[in-house]
Amino acid sequence: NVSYGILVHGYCCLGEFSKAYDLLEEMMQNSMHPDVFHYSSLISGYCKFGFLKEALKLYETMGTNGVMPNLVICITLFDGFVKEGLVNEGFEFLDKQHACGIMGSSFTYAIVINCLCKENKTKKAWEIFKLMEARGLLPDIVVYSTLINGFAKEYRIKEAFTLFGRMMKHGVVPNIITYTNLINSLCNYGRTHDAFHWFKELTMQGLIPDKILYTSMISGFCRQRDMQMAWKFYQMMEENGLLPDIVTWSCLIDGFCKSHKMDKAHFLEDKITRMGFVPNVKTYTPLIIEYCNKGDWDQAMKMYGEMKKKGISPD
RNA sequence: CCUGACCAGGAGACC
Repeated sequence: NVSYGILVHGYCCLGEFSKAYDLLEEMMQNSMHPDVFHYSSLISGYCKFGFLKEALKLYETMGTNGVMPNLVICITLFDGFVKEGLVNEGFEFLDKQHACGIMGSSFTYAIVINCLCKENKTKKAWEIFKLMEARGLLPDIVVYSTLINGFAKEYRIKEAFTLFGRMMKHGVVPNIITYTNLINSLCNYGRTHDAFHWFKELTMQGLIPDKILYTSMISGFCRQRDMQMAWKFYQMMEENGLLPDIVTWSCLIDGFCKSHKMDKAHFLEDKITRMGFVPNVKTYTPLIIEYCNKGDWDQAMKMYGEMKKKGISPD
């Protein structure tokens, strides 16, 4: 049962639901029955790929098959509603789920706070945070990190760091995501020097920088037109065995374009296509824009044509 | 005894 669970989960993560169902068929032929894990994998997968309707259908049918929805299922569906923008429907659903203890879960609050932050409503998000504490719940690392990210996106460095301090005071240990969010709040203000300080701090805490953190740093330096440091971080990244992805490359290309180093930008563009990366519209836009700004329409059109030849359509 | 499911982080123009 567990092995099938792992495989079903894998297919659901990939969005290959028919393969997941094939496996369920197979296990039933071997007189095993899907349990709550199989259902939640399917429901979560459907939600991630935007098939909330299918997820809800499964939720209805699992009960008739003798498998009771649990907290994880309820949270998954609530998140599914909210991510589809169906916030009211999500709360209506919540109202019917008190039995599974959903109102006592920090996951529920994290989902609401994340939704508010995405809409740039950190004031409201902060109120939810306080409500959570008032109700005697302890915000966890995800809740703190989510709200810190919300502040970062609204350029509220001070609030981000105050919350970080509060988190530490409550004994919640920051992870790589928390630090990345703090660093982004600094980079968004062009304070790459301070960002570097926190980068060193987190490594001193024993955390290992990952691809996203490196890319955040690189992006910050690129936006400051500090290509020396951006490149230095790219090299550090590779030295530490991390492979840049298309986002990392696009940041660097953008940085070189904005620094008017078109030879370097083209060098990278060439390099990554030869490495088999699939460029996207965000990879090409900085090149086209730089040529437009220079008034070099021929080159701009050439890049545009090259982009379309690769089957990428402009947005 | 061990193993499977749920929430948070990175890129482009203009404004």
